[in-house]
Amino acid sequence: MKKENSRECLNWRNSSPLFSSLSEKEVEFLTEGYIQVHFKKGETIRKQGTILDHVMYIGSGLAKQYIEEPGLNDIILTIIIPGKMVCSAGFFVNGLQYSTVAALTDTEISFFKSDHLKDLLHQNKDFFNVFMGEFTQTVLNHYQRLSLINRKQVPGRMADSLLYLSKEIYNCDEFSLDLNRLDLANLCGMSKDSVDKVLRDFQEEKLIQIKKNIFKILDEKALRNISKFG
Amino acid sequence: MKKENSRECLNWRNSSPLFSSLSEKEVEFLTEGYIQVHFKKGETIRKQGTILDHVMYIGSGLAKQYIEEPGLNDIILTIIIPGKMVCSAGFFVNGLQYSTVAALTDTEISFFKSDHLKDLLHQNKDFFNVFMGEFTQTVLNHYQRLSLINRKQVPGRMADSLLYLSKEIYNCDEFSLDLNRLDLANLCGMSKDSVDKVLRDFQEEKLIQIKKNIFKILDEKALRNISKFG
DNA sequence: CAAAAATAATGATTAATATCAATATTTTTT
DNA sequence: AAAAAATATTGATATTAATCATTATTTTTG
Repeated sequence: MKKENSRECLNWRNSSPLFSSLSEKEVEFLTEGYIQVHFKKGETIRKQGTILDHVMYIGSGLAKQYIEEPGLNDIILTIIIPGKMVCSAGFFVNGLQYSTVAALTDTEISFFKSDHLKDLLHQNKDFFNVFMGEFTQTVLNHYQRLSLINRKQVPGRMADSLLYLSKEIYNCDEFSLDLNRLDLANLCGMSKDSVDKVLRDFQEEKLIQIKKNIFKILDEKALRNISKFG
Repeated sequence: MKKENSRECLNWRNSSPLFSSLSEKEVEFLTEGYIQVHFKKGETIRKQGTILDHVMYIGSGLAKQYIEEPGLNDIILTIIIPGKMVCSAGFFVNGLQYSTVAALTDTEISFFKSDHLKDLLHQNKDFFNVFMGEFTQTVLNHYQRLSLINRKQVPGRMADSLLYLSKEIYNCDEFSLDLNRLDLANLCGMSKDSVDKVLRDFQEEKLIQIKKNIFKILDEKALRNISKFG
């Protein structure tokens, strides 16, 4: 059983094409006032509605980024994996966090000052392009997720989420899921009970296997079919 | 009966704080290769999947911006009104259109070259800030719409859409709706029949009045309540 | 380690919404 | 102006998914 669960990327400078476009001096500037914090599983890293003056970088662990709305369920926009910059859309308007980020496992987070990052965007055109590319891609991914959640039905959405977790988060057909049922419900945009129901169905049809919290994809092709037509 | 339907904003230079941060020379540069096109009601202005090399500005008329997905219903992200720059998220990655824009009424559209705009973003910090602010705000609005569509139920979503149309699009309690039932369904993320059903209910409860295609908001407070709790 | 709390599993019930079908109306075209 | 096409209205039915209730299991905490 392979588990890519503990991928680490504490060395942020080498982690992403983002930083390779920066000069020594610029890196130094970015690192000024940079802090690194350890969060325990379950802790809130950044709360929706608070002031956005830092940009986050995930060194190790997994986190969820979700939108809250009083009286409604949370909706998980994305699972954040090591090596990624997390920069809300609010960054450019010096606004408030539009989403909350919480640790799914113990995580190591670095914080950079938004102002410094913004200055670098103006100074360095290459950096600007790479940064905006990543930023935009994130936005497009969120659109994709949100718009499909609305239009597919439960099995299709669950198939999507399982493939997402397997392919993009854990990089493996078999993984120990760090999300509980409620998280999974909020990732799929359905109720907790529907999660249970559809997971049971998938197991009966031999599409997946679940033992404790170890998920195993048995029939990827069938899942892709359900994703497409269900 | 007041109808703010035909607001015009052909003079793009004075229309938005966006342009006031540009110098004479910069405006000239932006205007190079700028073209203006008239579209008839129903025509596709920009198709999802095509190359994004121009940014649009709506001079007059109304348009819808929506995401397509084979086999699924369209989902309308936003109704575009005169005086707004339309710049997909793909702009920064020099990518493809992630959404389609089509005319709901006859419209006058100006196209600016993305490359020129991008150059100005690098040159002019004020322009950058204003532009990014608008861009970001749009993204956040889309998030808001998409995430609420998923979590509210039919009456709540319809109440949201009616308030959106009244307050943000037509600026009036009474308006001649330029969307047909299918558009409305795609704006609310529900089926066409559900649109009819809930509109009938709203009329019975004296929340709105519909005559031909003239919509009149009778009880805004009740609608806001439904939006909140329904 | 035991008790308590949280989470998960399962089936039954209810509520919400989409689909279908049949008719009426409006708009467009000839 | 008449015919055709598109859009809208309405009610009935079927499907889907949420809620509820109960029991089992797992995890956390003292």
